[in-house]
Formats: sequence, structure tokens, C-alpha cells
Amino acid sequence: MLGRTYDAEVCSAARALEVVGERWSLLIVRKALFAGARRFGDFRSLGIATNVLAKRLDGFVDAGIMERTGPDGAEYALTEQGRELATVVVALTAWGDRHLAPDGPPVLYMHAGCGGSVAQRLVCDTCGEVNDPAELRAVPGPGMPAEIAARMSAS
Amino acid sequence: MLGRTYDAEVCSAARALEVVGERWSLLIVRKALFAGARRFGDFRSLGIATNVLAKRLDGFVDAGIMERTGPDGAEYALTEQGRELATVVVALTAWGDRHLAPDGPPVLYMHAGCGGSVAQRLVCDTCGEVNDPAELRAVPGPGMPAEIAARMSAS
DNA sequence: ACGCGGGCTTGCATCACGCAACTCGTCCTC
DNA sequence: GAGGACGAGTTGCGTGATGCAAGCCCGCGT
Repeated sequence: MLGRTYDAEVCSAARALEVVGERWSLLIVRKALFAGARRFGDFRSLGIATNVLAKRLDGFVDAGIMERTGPDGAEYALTEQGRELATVVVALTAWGDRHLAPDGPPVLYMHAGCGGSVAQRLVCDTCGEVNDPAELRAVPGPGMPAEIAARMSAS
Repeated sequence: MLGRTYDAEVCSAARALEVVGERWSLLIVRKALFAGARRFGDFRSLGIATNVLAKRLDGFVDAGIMERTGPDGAEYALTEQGRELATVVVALTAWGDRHLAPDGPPVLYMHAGCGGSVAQRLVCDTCGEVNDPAELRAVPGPGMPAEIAARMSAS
């Protein structure tokens, strides 16, 4: 993958991007999540080169996002960890729908059980919904290395 | 940027990745959103090469995610469109926190008004929250080109 | 006039990606 | 059981993107 290339940022977003931030990665996940792609050939319709596809799938298996299944071991299934990337795909889609889809969303996400449409929201656990991204602040959490937290408060 | 490289996928997620799917892009957005970075030099702490940083910032201005402001025109401010990428960054962070942060989240997002912690949720507009990503289905929406919808139902 | 720091641009080496051709194993057919 | 078709990759090579170091431009203070 990227080889720990975002070391300067102490943030889970940077760690996540090291796993799924490369070209094609999230589209492969999307294809597996929502188009039922499982076999190597299923992903080729993305237009991705086969050598890159092989590298991505191998990387996903290494990262624990996918696992090889099927009688011949030639199928790639998302793990629970991989399926949870749905939130990222939905967030990206929602943003693209709002700003890059003048004719309306080409794809909608629906709730399989009840048929309702699904959106993605920022929720504050004490006062409810967050409407404006400007209301967000990033603060150090328990996983922040102590010496970096010290450096941050010093500067 | 990527030059319309994800043409085979008719999906707003692919369009969005054409804008913010390159290396460093979302980390630059994150830095601007949550670390208050505005000037060229503010972003250098990411560890990004300056030529790449210049290219990304120019690309963001072209894409309408950022605009140049300040008395000397040397500041980069996120537009409303750019700030809305916060949902994507929060979703990525949440996923990374869950799977790549054994010591706990290094960074928490808080609601500036009330101090509550903020998370990202998938919400079904008829039955409430969606707990399992497996409950999602992708269906063609109004922006889906007719000939592609026909091809999809045929195959 | 001079130096300094911020804000980029340029040159070059390296790496990743896109494309096409090729291999390998399995299954099907004759 | 030889031949062909197909899925699943691997290999080689050319091109573009990235990383790094150095240099350039310009406003500001002295």
C-alpha cells in the first residue's frame, strides 16, 4: 500500500487513508459492497488494470478488509471491517450527489428492510444533530501519544 | 487531478474521488477544517512535498473546494462545498478509530456549541437508524443515464 | 541597499499506474 | 487425451505522478 506514508499526521483518518486511500481502493470496496462483486473478473468492469487490481485485492486481504473464500479460494469477500467502510462510501456519495451531480443522484442507497432512503448524518451525542461542519472541533483523545499532545499545547 | 479517470463507474462516489481521491487531498482538507490551516506553510507540517502541495491547492481552487483569500491573496479558505467534506473525514476517522487505533482514538471530534462528542451515522428516513451496512442496497436514481439503467437491467 | 522569511517553481530520480501480452490451471468438448 | 475456452492472475515496458533538494521571486524590516 502506501507504506506508512502519512506518519506526520496523528489521526485515524490518516491511518485509514493508508489502507483505502490509494487509487481505485474505495471503488473496489463499493463494488463489493453494493454490486455484489466477489470474483476477480467482477471488478474488471471498473476499468482498472489487472495488475493494479491484483495488488489492491492482495493489499485488502493483508489489511483484513477482505478475505478469500469460495470453494476454489478465488472469491474475495469483505470482512466485517471492510463492510463498515460503507459509511465512508455513503459520505463520499452524498457529497458527490450534492456538488457534482446536476441531474440528481445517479445512485441512491436504500434500506433493505423497509425501503426507506438512507442518508448519512453527523450526530452530537448530547444535543442531537450537527448541521454545520463549522461547529466541529478536533481535540486530542486517549490514543494521542503524550509527547505529541505536549508539543501541540506548547506550540 | 485525475482527469475523469473513473468514467466507468456512474456514481457520485467516483466523481467525488476524482476531486478528493488523490494522495494527500483529504489530509489537506482535514488540516484546513480542524487545524485551522490557511497558508501554504501551514500545510507543510503534513510532510507533503511543496510541489505536490501547490498542485493540490490549485486543484482545490479549480474544483471550488477552496478559494484564495486574505489581504495578499495567499490564504486558502475552504468554501462551503469544501467544509461539507467534514462528513467524509469524520467517517474515515471513525473507521480508523475502530480498526486501526488499538490505544483509542488519537483525535476526537466535539460539537463546539455543547461540547458533546460527534459521530457519524447512517440514517433511514422511514425507520430510523441503520445499524448494519449489509442492510443497504444501491438502486438507480434520477441522475442515472437512461441507457445505462437499461443496460444494467438487461444484464 | 541588504538580508530574511514565506510562497512557490524547477530539475531530476524514483515509484506507481495503464496497457498489452503472456502464463497457468481447470473445465469442456471432441 | 488433444484441443480449445475461460478465469485468474503475472510480466514487461512506457508514461505520468510523487519525493526531495535547490533555486527564484517578492514584500518587509533595517
